[in-house]
Amino acid sequence: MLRIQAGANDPTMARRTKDQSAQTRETILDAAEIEMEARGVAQTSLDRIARRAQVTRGAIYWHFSDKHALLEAMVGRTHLPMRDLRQCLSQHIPGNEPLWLLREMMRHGLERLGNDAQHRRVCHIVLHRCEIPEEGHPADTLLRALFEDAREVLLSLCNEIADLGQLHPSLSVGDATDIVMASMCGHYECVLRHPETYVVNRDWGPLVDATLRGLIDETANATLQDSTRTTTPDPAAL
Amino acid sequence: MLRIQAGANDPTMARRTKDQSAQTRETILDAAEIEMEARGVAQTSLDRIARRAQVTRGAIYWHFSDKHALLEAMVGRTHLPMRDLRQCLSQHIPGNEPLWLLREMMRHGLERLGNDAQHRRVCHIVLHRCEIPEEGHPADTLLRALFEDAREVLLSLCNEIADLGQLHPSLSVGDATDIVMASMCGHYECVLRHPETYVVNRDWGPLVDATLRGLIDETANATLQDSTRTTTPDPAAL
DNA sequence: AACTATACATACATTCGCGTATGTATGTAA
DNA sequence: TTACATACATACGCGAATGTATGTATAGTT
Repeated sequence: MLRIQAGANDPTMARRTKDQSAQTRETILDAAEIEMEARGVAQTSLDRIARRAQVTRGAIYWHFSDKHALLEAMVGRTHLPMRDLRQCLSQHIPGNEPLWLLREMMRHGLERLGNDAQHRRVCHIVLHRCEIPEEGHPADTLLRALFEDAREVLLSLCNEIADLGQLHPSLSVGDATDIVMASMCGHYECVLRHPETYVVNRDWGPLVDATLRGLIDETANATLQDSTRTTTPDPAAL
Repeated sequence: MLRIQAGANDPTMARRTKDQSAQTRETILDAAEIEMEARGVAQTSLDRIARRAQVTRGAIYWHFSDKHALLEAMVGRTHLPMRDLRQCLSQHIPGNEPLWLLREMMRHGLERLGNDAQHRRVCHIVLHRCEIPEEGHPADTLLRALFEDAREVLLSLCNEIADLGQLHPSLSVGDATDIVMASMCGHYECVLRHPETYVVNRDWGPLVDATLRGLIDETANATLQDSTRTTTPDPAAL
């Protein structure tokens, strides 16, 4: 990941070509990710990032207008496609049953945390290493968009489940959505904050199933329990 | 909450008495809470806090050695008594049935978020308005202690539930604990981060019950469902 | 009544990080 | 080969925040 650019700070070194420049940009973003995850966004000076990337602050200011833009580019490298995930998964689910679709979405969302280290780092930074001061802060807008987006998708799924009469009678559609949201947010929290006690690479199936089991009524539970279905393989949707 | 101290910055004003001094200290902590929740810990200068508290930085440095100590005192004002809550609740639960105890603990924990504004602010600051740079940071130590403490209590409860044979066969005790932890963390996250879409003053009963329903087997579910029991009133444990 | 510690306010020195201005050597096009 | 744009490195000025040193008027004490 973090490519070493030997001699990049050597003043006698030649100017870099276009490809090398793009590489420098990525190196800076990599360094920013690592530093910001370790020390927090505000506590990380551009000089620290530059030193880790083996360049000077001049290089950073050449590629990015300021720290704000750098952070924006950093979170822009990983996109968090809740809606895309649903789209992609729904093509692999026979009959497009909403309950199964919800299950697979939750599983894939959690598994990505273990598989994609860059995604995990960015999430950690945006969620816990950032104080989100202003309104238009990239982390703030990203978080709000992500939350709204996820909630909208989950709400529509819960609506479909309710329309099939599978929802537990004690729950409203909003309640069910809130439970799923909280469950996912909570797992993200635990995994990111306490990786030593809360291992990320595990079989999320039983946990997801247990959460869903409380949402639905007995007949739907019987359907969920018959495991003639196999789990959906990881879609190529990065 | 935020008491106005008229004339505190008047140089002709007399020195404050002991009680007034203690009052000033609380005023400073109140101001720090509000400012830090709004702008984040690192982004909040001591001068901002002083101006809101109607004092100068001199007063802050008189009462606290530095910002670190101020934050420590701030989080120290509200204690997060997971273990105490269990102790207190277990005296009100007939027979000390672990499943019911768990249910009440979750409910009271969530309800406190809606009732205790200071607690909610401190949680918000420690969880989302703090970058937690160093290892010995008060927010870091508090968070770790809180997490470990809560997990330990929940783990023992889940163990008792498992000993009674009430746990769902697909789940290990650790899995059940993780689900409860994630559910609670997630609700905290949603409520604190998105108060406009995720209302805090609601009936948490159905949500908690739905979560527990997925954890336990059919016979225990039948027990949980018979609502001859009433919910436990709020213990005086602040 | 005098003295001392208290509870601050004020003033100052220092550091740190940011943004910008400038220098410089090379890639690249004409 | 010249000439300009590129991709940085270096140097400087600036404000903001921190910590400390000092001033000061009173509360409490003897």
